[in-house]
Amino acid sequence: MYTIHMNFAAYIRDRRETLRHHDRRYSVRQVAQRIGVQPAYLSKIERGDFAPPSEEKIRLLAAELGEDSDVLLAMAGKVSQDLQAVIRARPRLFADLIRQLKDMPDDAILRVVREVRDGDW
Amino acid sequence: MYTIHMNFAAYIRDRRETLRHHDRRYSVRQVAQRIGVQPAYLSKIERGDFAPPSEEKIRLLAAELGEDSDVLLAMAGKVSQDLQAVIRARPRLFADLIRQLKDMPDDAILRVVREVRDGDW
DNA sequence: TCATGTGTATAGTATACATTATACACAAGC
DNA sequence: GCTTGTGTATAATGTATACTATACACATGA
Repeated sequence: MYTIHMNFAAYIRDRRETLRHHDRRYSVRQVAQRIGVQPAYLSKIERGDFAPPSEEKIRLLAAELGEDSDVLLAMAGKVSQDLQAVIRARPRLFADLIRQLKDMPDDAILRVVREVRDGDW
Repeated sequence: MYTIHMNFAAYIRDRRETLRHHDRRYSVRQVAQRIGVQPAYLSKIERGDFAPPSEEKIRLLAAELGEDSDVLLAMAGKVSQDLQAVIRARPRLFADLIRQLKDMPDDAILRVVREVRDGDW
């Protein structure tokens, strides 16, 4: 049992079961088929017997379950490749920025996001 | 030959050779020993025959060669685990921020960094 | 009761990652 | 001429990642 990823495992199981309550199409089998894996594999993942799947499968799973893929990836101990590419393109700049913001409260970061979005940057 | 990483390969070879010009302690053998790998391994890496090493070794190499480890990691196609941890801790916030800044010019990002550092955030 | 759907156990695999160990040919310095 | 240092060729390995394929026992519904 990959205890490290129990959060991810438990979370997606819970999400899927909740959806299944209203819609039979959210069985392990059907979800597995839609995201393109074997049912046994998804089952093991949901039980925490296997580590979370690849970024691609996590993305499909997120879409399927109506979840935020960045959050699901984070739970799986991963960071989206597209974000990593942005950082790699300008490592010094982004490394500084991220380390700078590391210990800032959420609302401070949110303010930066908003100002960058709306402002005359 | 791992062509994808020729930049990394060529770059560290060049840096090491430059240092070696003034200091015999920068031979493949001695650098390899100081960062804790086999000389043949470092040689292959510098020639682009092998992919870049682990984050840990890249860090040691950066320190050894007086380079920025984030830059070297970027050249190796990696993003520092400590930065990834910051993102994973608050994925929505940081994902938004980074995607927001993706296409901004360097000086705009630098301004954010400075304002966060100096300002009354 | 018989087909269908459910989750899951077991076993195996292909590929990549991160390296080591040994040995060799060449060159320089003493 | 001999030791020492240089880079490098060759071969192999352990571990992790990301899955597949098969088969089974239980439950449900017609």
